[in-house]
Amino acid sequence: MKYWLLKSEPGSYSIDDLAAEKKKRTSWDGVRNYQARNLMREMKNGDLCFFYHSSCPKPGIVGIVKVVRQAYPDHTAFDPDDHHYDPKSDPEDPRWFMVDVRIVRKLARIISLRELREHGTGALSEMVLLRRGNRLSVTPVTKKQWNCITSLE
DNA sequence: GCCAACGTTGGC
DNA sequence: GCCAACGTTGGC
Repeated sequence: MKYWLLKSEPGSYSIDDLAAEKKKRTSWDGVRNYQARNLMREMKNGDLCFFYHSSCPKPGIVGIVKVVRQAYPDHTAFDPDDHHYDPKSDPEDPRWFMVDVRIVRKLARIISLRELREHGTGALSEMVLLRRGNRLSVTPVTKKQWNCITSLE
């Protein structure tokens, strides 16, 4: 089993939005970056992901979600009315993919980006999220990093 | 709002 | 294949 981190802007979709879903799950659609797409295609059912709030007053990890459906074509790319429409994605040969995730739990408290950075010389020094200039919305997390972060809670 | 970092596009 | 221009991300 692998671990990941998924970014979302709480202004558009927050951990509370996910918790409020009837089935406690959602499709992780709208990813339009090749690196992030490739990582999403590596995700397997049962993999765990941190839910990260970005572009907000207090960026950080706010919850844990589980992959419940592995990568399948992102149909929002085929919809001209969708904000993430991509005319270059052909339904016969889809360019973009999404996974479905279910909430496992909200963390008792937010583990802020600042706090993660403060562990920069320890177990988290190699964390992809913390790399300079990183903008990927989907990043891998090692078991060691996962255990370190969950122990901070 | 600023701006650094990065990805994508498109002319050549 | 190079690279300048442009758009986006995301912390601050």
